[in-house]
Amino acid sequence: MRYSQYFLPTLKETPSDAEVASHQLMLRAGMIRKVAAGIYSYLPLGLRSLRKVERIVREEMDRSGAIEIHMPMVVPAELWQESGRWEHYGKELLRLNDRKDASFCLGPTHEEVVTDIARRELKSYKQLPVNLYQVQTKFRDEIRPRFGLMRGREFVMKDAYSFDLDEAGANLSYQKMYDAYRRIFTRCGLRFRAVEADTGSIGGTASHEFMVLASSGEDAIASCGSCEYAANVEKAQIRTLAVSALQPSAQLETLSTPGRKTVEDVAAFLKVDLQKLVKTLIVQTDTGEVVAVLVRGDRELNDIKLCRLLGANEVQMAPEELVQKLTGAPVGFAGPMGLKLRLLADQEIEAMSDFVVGANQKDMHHVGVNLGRDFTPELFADLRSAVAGDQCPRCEGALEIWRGIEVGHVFKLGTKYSEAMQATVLDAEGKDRVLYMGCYGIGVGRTLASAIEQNHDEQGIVFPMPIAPFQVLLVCLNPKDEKVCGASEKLYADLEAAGIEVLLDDRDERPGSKFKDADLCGIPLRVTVGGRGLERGIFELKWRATGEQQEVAVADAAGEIIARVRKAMEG
RNA sequence: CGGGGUGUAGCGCAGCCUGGUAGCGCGCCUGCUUUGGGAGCAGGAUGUCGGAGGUUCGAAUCCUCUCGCCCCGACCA
Repeated sequence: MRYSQYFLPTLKETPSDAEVASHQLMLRAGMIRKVAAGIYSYLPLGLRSLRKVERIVREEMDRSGAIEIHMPMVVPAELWQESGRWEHYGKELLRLNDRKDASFCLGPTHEEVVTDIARRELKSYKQLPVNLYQVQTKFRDEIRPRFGLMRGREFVMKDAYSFDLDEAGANLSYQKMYDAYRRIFTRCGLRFRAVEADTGSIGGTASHEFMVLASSGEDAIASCGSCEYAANVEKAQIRTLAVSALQPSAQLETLSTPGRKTVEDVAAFLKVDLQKLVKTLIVQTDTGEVVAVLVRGDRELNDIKLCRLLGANEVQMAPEELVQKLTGAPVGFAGPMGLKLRLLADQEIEAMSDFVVGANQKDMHHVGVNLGRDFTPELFADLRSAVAGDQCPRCEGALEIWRGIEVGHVFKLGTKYSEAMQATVLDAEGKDRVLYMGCYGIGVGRTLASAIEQNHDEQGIVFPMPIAPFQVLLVCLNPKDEKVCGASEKLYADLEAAGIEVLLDDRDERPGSKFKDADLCGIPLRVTVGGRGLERGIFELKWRATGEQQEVAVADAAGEIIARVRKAMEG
């Protein structure tokens, strides 16, 4: 491809509405342009990279035995009503009506459609297992799209769905996907971890998220420094510490704490450590239940763990008026004593003594509080979020906390959808059996953005060879000079003939501009053809990633470059 | 949805407080010079100041409403 004939609009300055590196660089390098909030066009350079990622995904999916199909983006409401998700999915599901006023939605995921295919076409256990996948544009009307391709409303996703006769088969299908995902992200040149995850609204029994490690990641993951355990902090278990017999040593007292509403204020006012405080959180579930949850002053309640315990879909802090009504005090002074609510405590509380709680009275706190003597929770459970240094649930190691970007997610779905939609096959005994399903997603655009997030410097993108839009950037420094131009053209033709993806910068620009654009776009190998080098019979090679430079004789150049690119493609 | 911010040339921004016919840098076009890390000189084009209404002799500027976008939170394969 000739740069002068190409469409590659680069920006010298960073657009002000781009926050993270990948978003800024994809805009500057002319890979994407915004059309609306969370909706982007891919320009040629971005599209080339996207296709590279897609190709890797397809190759590995095919290798794992999955079969590509293509489902519609517009899905009739009936299918979603059958699974029950038409009611439950919420506003993220963009709904629309056709001219006959029939209801449809833009598919944010395709369990319903694929299950409909499966129940129509799969009749016998002999047809199993089957894994169907597609690469498709999804739409989710996100509350807050952000970070460019990282969290768009419209985005390219690979989604796969496996069907098995029983759980053992489903586990096998799951493992195949897990392995394929590892290969995919490895081939994309990403540093990532596969972590245990919450199944969220998709439902199901087990799942792993594939997280690209990046400081700008929206998720926090906990991983053990000593063993292989890794989990989303939403899910990460915290080992119950052995409870030593505690002797209450303090008298219960009630002190005035005027205006001290936050744990920090109370701790500072009473001159005690945050760890000596117990927060009493009044929490409301989506089913309307209201409970009080106790966590240590310096800890954070983990909503997901609480939901699991309560069997709720959602919990939120009770509104101020409700807290006032139930505790008899404004927000900030709630305490466990005398409270007529279910009282749940984080397991850590069990090991505390002589602590501080709210007194359910304006501007008052109890100190010297102890379990048993002063109150007794209904139960103790793991209810807080993991923090760095917590003990690993599997070994004696300590947990570390990382930021990560979720690029892939695999779920064991079980029979949630197949049962709701009656997707069954006949087994060897001729009996109807509900299919066991799994679903497996990869954010293709997000994977590309993550790769840039992980591979860039002050000058621009540093593409890993396998997903680079071009493999070689051939910079012709003096396109008006016959010799330089001729040498560039010859090399360009030789490389193209060998199947190397070359971008020839034949623009009549100053060298400085060309080099800046070269660094910005991040094509892995730059070959410079200039008058100076040519006089000495050499071209100059420079690797974007390492900055390593090398001169090659004009006669050897093509062969040398071809060999090096092929080697780099293998990773 | 709550809180904050912002909208002025293709991009980045100033002007707004204190109303008086819209500016800077980059980019773009023309010419000459220049040519190994975003060139120099000279000339040139480009704006319904996000939109609607109001106050005023006069509004980018003040007031009201509205829309877009960004950030924080809540939420989320």
